[in-house]
Amino acid sequence: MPRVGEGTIVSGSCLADVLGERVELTPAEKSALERLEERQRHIRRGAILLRENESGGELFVLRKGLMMSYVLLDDGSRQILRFLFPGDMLGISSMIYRESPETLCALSDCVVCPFDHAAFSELLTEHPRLAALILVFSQIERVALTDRLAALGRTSAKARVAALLLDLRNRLRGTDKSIDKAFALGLTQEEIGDATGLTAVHVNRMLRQLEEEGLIGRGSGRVTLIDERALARAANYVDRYEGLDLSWLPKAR
Amino acid sequence: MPRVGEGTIVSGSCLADVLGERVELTPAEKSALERLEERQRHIRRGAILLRENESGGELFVLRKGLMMSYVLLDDGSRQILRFLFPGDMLGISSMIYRESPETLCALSDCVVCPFDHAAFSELLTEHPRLAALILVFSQIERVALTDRLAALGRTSAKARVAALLLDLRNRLRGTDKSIDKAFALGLTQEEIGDATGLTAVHVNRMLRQLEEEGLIGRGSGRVTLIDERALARAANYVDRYEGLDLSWLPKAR
DNA sequence: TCAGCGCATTAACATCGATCAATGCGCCCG
DNA sequence: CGGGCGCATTGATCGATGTTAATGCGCTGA
Repeated sequence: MPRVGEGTIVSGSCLADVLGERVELTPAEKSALERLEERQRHIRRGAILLRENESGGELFVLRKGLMMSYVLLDDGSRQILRFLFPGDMLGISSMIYRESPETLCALSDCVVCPFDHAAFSELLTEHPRLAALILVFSQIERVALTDRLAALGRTSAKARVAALLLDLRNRLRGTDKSIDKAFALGLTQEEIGDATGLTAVHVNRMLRQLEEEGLIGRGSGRVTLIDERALARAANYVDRYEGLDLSWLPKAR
Repeated sequence: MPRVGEGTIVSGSCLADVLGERVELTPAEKSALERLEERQRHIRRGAILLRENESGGELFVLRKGLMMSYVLLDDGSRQILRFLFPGDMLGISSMIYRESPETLCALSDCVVCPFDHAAFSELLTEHPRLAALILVFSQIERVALTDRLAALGRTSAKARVAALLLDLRNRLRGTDKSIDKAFALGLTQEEIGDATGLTAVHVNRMLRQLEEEGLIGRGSGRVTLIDERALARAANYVDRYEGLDLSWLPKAR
């Protein structure tokens, strides 16, 4: 994929890259996806792309960087719903409601490609196989959410932190194949807590404990997964981007 | 809709009823949906329609009764992911994985209509607007899951139980408009606990507390929402089947 | 260079919800 | 009619995680 420069219009499509990993795309499908990423917008770390309860006129493809979606509760506490990586589509849920059910916020400097509801609607109509693929990714996300639901409902603090580390590494590896056991996590302990339903203080305790038990290593903002097997066992972790069966998808036309 | 009798093939479609509440369906769309519900199967309370980690060859529309989906963790604990009501489509997530990520189990005697992957795939291809609607319902479900995620991560036991009661009532009312403030909940306290991430014992305490505070009434297996406003406030509850904006959907052909 | 600030770390203490255990109640079935 | 079983209820205690608060460390910007 071409490098992304400030303000430059580039060809290629992150979305096509992601979808194309699962199924062979036709040239027509590729170019339809590329049209969604014609425009791009650079946003700063901390910037809010869409706020909960406001109406979002646009959808986005995340092209570069790390984002999150979260909700705020009445008492001011925050629940991070999902971390977003390059190639993810943002804001589908806000499109179906008059008011967005969640906030989209950049965790690092990011590049996003905005497109409007009509373009999305047209894509679904003109390219049924892409519509089916988008439904598939919506379901993958749904299952990943149910995994986290089960984690919050039924597993210990340590297991939830371990699961977050494994998931983060796997998803980062999706866009950067050079990542193996070590990576910069790019999250504060408070953010980890808001994702796992814990306090920052307790996240710190759990990280130290995982380190003392020799499951992970830490240093200079990076985490190393030392005993991945034990970590996955402690976490009940399943990678939901594996084990797919898309053989039922409509054939390319 | 025609009454459903034992073993009878009936016309009409629960799915069409549910989708048709949101958008005017064309005759062609209606008949395509009806074809999904040509066959039907009666299952008993407690029966398992699909087991986690087994492969599911079929999808279903729930026509009658109450079901749930859940996962079991290594330590034997259970997390109920979702309750399923008439008109819900079951097993989409199992279709995209070689092994189902969740178990489908009947909470009451039920009637389901099975159809195969190919029929679903064909529906998506032939009826882009239905594909878009199915994506919409997949997103509604996703948002409902994020609400529960936030509840498990950030709210008290009492709030989670209150939210479950409100949600159950609202969804039951979807198929039975006669339900207002009182309803038979059809769940054991253990099941409520497995849905809310609590123990049955603590669910009991929370129900008693809600009753003592005058928010709910209980008796002979039924629950009455006495102070609905206060309940919704205590629960941070939002009905995700309201506030939709589907104006961007493709027009009927 | 130094001040300020955000974040990490650690300790002491508080609390919510889990666990363990006992009792009761209603229903089904022999 | 009586026994057993599943579920609800309640109390006593325990433990995991939250809360509060103090300290440190490494940026960044004046």
